[in-house]
Amino acid sequence: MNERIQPELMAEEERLIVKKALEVVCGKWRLFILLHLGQKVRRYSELRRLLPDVSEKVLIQELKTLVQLGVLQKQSYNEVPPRVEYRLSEKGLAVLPILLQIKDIGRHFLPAE
Amino acid sequence: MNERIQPELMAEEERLIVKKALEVVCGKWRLFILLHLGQKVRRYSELRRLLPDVSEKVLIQELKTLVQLGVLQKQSYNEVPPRVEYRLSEKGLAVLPILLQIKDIGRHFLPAE
DNA sequence: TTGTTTGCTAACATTCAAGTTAGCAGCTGT
DNA sequence: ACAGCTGCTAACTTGAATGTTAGCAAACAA
Repeated sequence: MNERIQPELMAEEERLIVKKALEVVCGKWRLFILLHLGQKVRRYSELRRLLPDVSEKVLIQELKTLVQLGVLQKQSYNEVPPRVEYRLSEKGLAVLPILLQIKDIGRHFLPAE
Repeated sequence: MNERIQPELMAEEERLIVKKALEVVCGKWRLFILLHLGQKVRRYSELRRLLPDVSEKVLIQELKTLVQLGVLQKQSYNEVPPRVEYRLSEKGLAVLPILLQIKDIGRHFLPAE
């Protein structure tokens, strides 16, 4: 059993895993956000300043998605003006080393290092 | 010197590195293609069968881009019907372990493993 | 009173990735 | 003679991702 007759289709589960990984990492800004949050807790406004090219709408939207995915945690304080902090969740921290390695991929393919 | 006054903007070079890494990995199909080519050389038609949901146009386009990026190598034989093989380049092989680790990210965030 | 900061949302616009369909060239098998 | 396989390209359409602009509420500082 398990002899491969045709080129092996990737198992459905595998596909889901890869898809989910892409959700976490891909998009124009997601990885940047995650790397900026590596270890450090950051306020929303801080992230805004760190990523001046992301539109506000998109930044909030991405943060929300990442919270839903379980990569980030959000903490709001009832203050005025409002204060909202984002940090990597436990799972987020768990994959941080891999996120950092992804940068190594970039290093390999940048022209003339 | 180098005391951080403001939240540190990511250095320009860093940004380029991350961007380049995203080029290699992101997109709906790129990572799938690369994983299917891990070690093994494959013909175009084989990839087609392995990735039935990618449109032909996009598959060819992605392969071309990956060749340009230097992740893949392409080899055409003057036969009829034509035969074209794709494989990971040396650099591609170098980053394969990281690509495989990306799947682990997915595993962490898939519901109810 | 006016302006500032903070973290948001809603409506709309644009841009870009991906999908669809059709076609081609050259040989093979029927 | 005809359809089929192979690796492509071109023209066009759809849909998702991203961007733009405006507004809000509550407190504070000038």
